Amino acid sequence: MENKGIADIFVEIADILDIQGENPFRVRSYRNAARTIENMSQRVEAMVKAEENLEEIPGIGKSIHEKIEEIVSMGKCRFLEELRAKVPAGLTELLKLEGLGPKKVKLLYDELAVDSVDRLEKAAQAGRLRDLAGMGLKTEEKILKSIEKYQAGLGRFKLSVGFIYAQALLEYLKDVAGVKRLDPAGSFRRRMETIGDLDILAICGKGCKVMDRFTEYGDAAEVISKGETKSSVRLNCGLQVDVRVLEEESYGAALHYFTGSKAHNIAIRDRAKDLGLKVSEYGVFRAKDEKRLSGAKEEDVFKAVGLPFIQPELRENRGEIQAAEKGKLPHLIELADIRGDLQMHTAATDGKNSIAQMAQKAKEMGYSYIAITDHSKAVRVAGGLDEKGLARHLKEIEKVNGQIPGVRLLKGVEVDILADGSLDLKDDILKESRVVIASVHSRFNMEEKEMTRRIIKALKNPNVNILAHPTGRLILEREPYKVNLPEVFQAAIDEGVVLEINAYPDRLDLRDVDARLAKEMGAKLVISTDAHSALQMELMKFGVFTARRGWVEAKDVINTLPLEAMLKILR
DNA sequence: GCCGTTTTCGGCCCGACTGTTTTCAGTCG
Repeated sequence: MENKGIADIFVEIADILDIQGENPFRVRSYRNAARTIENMSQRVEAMVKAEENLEEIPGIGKSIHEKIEEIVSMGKCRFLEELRAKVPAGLTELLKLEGLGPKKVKLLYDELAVDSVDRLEKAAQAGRLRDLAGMGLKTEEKILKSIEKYQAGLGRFKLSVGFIYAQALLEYLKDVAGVKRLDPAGSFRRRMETIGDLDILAICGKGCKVMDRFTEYGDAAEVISKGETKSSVRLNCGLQVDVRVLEEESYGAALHYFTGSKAHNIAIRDRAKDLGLKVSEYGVFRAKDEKRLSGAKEEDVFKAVGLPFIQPELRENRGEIQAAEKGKLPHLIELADIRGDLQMHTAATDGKNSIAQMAQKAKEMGYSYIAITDHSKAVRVAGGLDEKGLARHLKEIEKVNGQIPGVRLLKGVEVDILADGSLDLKDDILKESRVVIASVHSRFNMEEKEMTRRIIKALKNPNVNILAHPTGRLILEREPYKVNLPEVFQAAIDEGVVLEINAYPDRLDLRDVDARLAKEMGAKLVISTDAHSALQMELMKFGVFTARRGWVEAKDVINTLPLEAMLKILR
């Protein structure tokens, strides 16, 4: 079973225990374990089979370890089956509705036998909710709205989408009189691949009307709540935005707190407690008498617990606190480190612009080299090139080379890995290409062993020097194909093939945790945009964000090197 | 259920907002 499947089992256990009114900390343990497992790049099933000690993973103890073993060997969890027998299946689904938690779900079930979203909708429409204890007309209306939203499937948004809405809103709010400072926080600031909402923090002068202006925002579809220090609206696109107004003296503590992640914050607070301190969004306090010690700057929080500043992208409680303690935080790669882009497409296949236009854009980006890498013939919808077509195209690239001073064009191709692991173009023509990117664009639903063999076979072709988007996933749209990544990484290392972090915001593939594993195993990485137009070359930043979240440093990434040094690594 | 360089028992982050209440429970992040 995949990690996601195991994680889902623990989420369901947590949901049912929650509804049953179990000890909330016990519930949290299951949720923590689920989150940990889902975020791991190693497959838990493989770890069990290799008899690795799962209890060394933080948040996994004896009980959850035993359940994982059972799930791996039997394909199911008896404990979950027992729980399911006690609680109707629809109740856990009700928890997904905004504003409904375990207590209300239980109440609805006990009083009105509501056990599905459908029944809840009917009960609400019939006006039967308003008479329940602790509920009223407003709750009933809110629940109907939640159901509507839920059915519309509004969930998470890609980071790149978040950027568009965040920039527009920040532009609007910064002109409000009295606004001194605005910062996005939350998963947006940590540059997660998707965001569930947008958190914006503000410092304002006396009498500032920022909350009024915010809730009047033209793109707001609905005002969810409005208060002195916190307001929330939902934009027309469905994205929820929270604005919080803070005092200058506690701004740093708040920025830290609202940046998260939750797991990182808990770990920091825990550490503070051991030191006789209390850290909250209002500052750092001495525990015994609540005396305020600091909090104006974000650095204050880290300083108070004896740590250097930790970059937001690392704050996931994935070892950053221990690394900071030992002075071993990575020196994260930055956008300015990038000297070239090694995957892009032109009008010769499914791109929009010419070779020269791409080169011109590279000049604007300050790059010293790019590789032009159009598709091979197997990608029919993209008008992929056959041997003849590529030969002509390579000559074109050569012709344009030198027309834009300072930018060297490398002849390249993105060649398809066919179902049997052979390549879509003959070796003769691949030899003519300096950058040969291999990638999978078809037959995604193979078994893991077969897919792993397929990719490794392609890596063994001596002409291949980059493996692109190694898992094939499309964020929020398509799951990654089944593949044993550690095996693929090892093969890439052995063969001298570079692994791509695809910067295209729909892909971000390798994802953060996978990039980290690859780096730790000793693989070389490249961050490429896969641009299909000149403008898309600006998407490089999203690849850099992903790399940073994967603890990647400039020295791990070949396109931070000057051309000659980079070419030496590219076999 | 997990965890431990004070602890193997007794903690586990904590505050804002809403809607229902007349002081607070539930939900959220």
